[in-house]
Amino acid sequence: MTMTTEKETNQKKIPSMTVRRLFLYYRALLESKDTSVISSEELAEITGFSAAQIRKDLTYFGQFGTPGRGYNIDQLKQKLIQILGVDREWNVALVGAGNLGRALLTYQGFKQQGFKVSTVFDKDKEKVGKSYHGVLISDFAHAKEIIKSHDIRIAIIAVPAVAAQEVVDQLVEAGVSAILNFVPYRIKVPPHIKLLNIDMAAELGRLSYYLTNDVVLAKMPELKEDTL
Amino acid sequence: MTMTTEKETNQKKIPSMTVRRLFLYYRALLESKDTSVISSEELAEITGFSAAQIRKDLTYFGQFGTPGRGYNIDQLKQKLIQILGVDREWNVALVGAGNLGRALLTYQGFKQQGFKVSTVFDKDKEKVGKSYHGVLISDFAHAKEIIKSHDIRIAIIAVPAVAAQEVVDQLVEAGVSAILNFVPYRIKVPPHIKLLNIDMAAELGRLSYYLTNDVVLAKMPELKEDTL
DNA sequence: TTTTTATGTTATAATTATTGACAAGGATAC
DNA sequence: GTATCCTTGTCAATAATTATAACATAAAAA
Repeated sequence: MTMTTEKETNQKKIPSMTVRRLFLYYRALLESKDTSVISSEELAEITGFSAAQIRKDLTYFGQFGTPGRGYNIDQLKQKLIQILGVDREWNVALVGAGNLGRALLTYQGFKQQGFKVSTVFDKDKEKVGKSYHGVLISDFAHAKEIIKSHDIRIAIIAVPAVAAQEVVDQLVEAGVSAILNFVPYRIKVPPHIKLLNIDMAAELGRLSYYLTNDVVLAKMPELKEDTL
Repeated sequence: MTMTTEKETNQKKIPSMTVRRLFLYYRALLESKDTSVISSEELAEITGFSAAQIRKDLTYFGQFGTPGRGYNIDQLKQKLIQILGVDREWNVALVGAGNLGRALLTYQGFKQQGFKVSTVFDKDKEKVGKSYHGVLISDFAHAKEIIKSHDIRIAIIAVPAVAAQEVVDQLVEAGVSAILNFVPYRIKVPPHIKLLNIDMAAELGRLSYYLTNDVVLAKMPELKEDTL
């Protein structure tokens, strides 16, 4: 029980909440271009997190600031980009060209943050072959080749629930290793696949709960999981 | 320091993760119509959570099962519906009729779960007055009257980031008390407003992080916050 | 009446996250 | 060049949350 298995060395066990906040720090820095230096206190002001927390989050990855001064914005931004792995453009595959899928395809927020939906798949022969917003819709039957040739590691899925598991299985087989799932279905994936679920209807369900059982929150929770 | 303030009596402090899972139990029950009774073990099988956890979650709200037998499906479903407050149809307002907004408007997942997007707002004079999928797009300037007359308590927002805060402020003033925010911007709301953020780009950012710093997860985490 | 089965509940363990405090490091001003 | 001020990096303590396991109890079936 010395090495091997479990957690592959390094990686000091970063809290998942830290990872989440990191991206928000990064986005906040994209805005503030007024000054060249920013203190944890100022960044706290902008993002709504505590200064202590920001400093703690950052030091998981190194020492980026200068005492008595703060953080050099450009430098910190660069570091965050590097940490988050957004120092490149990711090619993302979208599976499902329905209403939601097409909206995701044109969603500017992805592009702005360095994610390019470079391929769209669908099974519908009606859609296959056509282009939507400059992106060709390919037959999902050919997903494997295309994914490999485009070096795609991230996929977004927006297909009917019944098709979800099958689609994901094939994506995994094709070499995709991260999936952003919009389908309201709990997909099973092997442990090495990174899966994130966005369950929009379930979120409304939560709101319905909190509205119904009028939960009075003591204070505005500073983005614990996601507010609330 | 006897009563008043803090947490308004009752409400035994339900873990937020429990609320999340509750909705997933509910959705799972919608499917399984084969039998009339289901055990926590069986429900665990379907949903992927542990049987102990399911029982624990449920008993926050009462005793719904019969020992030696399990849970009566119809009865449990009914209870969950009641707890979640989805025993009615919620009228939801959508603000922002852009690409994303329009996709959300037609998203079947909402309707299926009892949420009806009954009103759409936009500021764009081009869009106002037109209908989209049978729903009239109204001028956001008239939001207050319309929201009040339609008894709308939940709003979904999908507007440009710069407009988000202003829009939310007005929604709150109009009487909306729950907001599902798709805008990648940390909106500030008074403590009594329930706000849930869906930050799609940030989710991709997280995936990018996990992909870059290859984090090997010891085991498939059973939907802690949302997988990963 | 006995056996079986699955719930409800309590206690425990573990994890995870937040907060506060402070020493040390630079920068700036004098 | 020295003193003062400011802000970081980090440690330790605390707090909150969540999950797990075990078991007594209660209903059903045999």
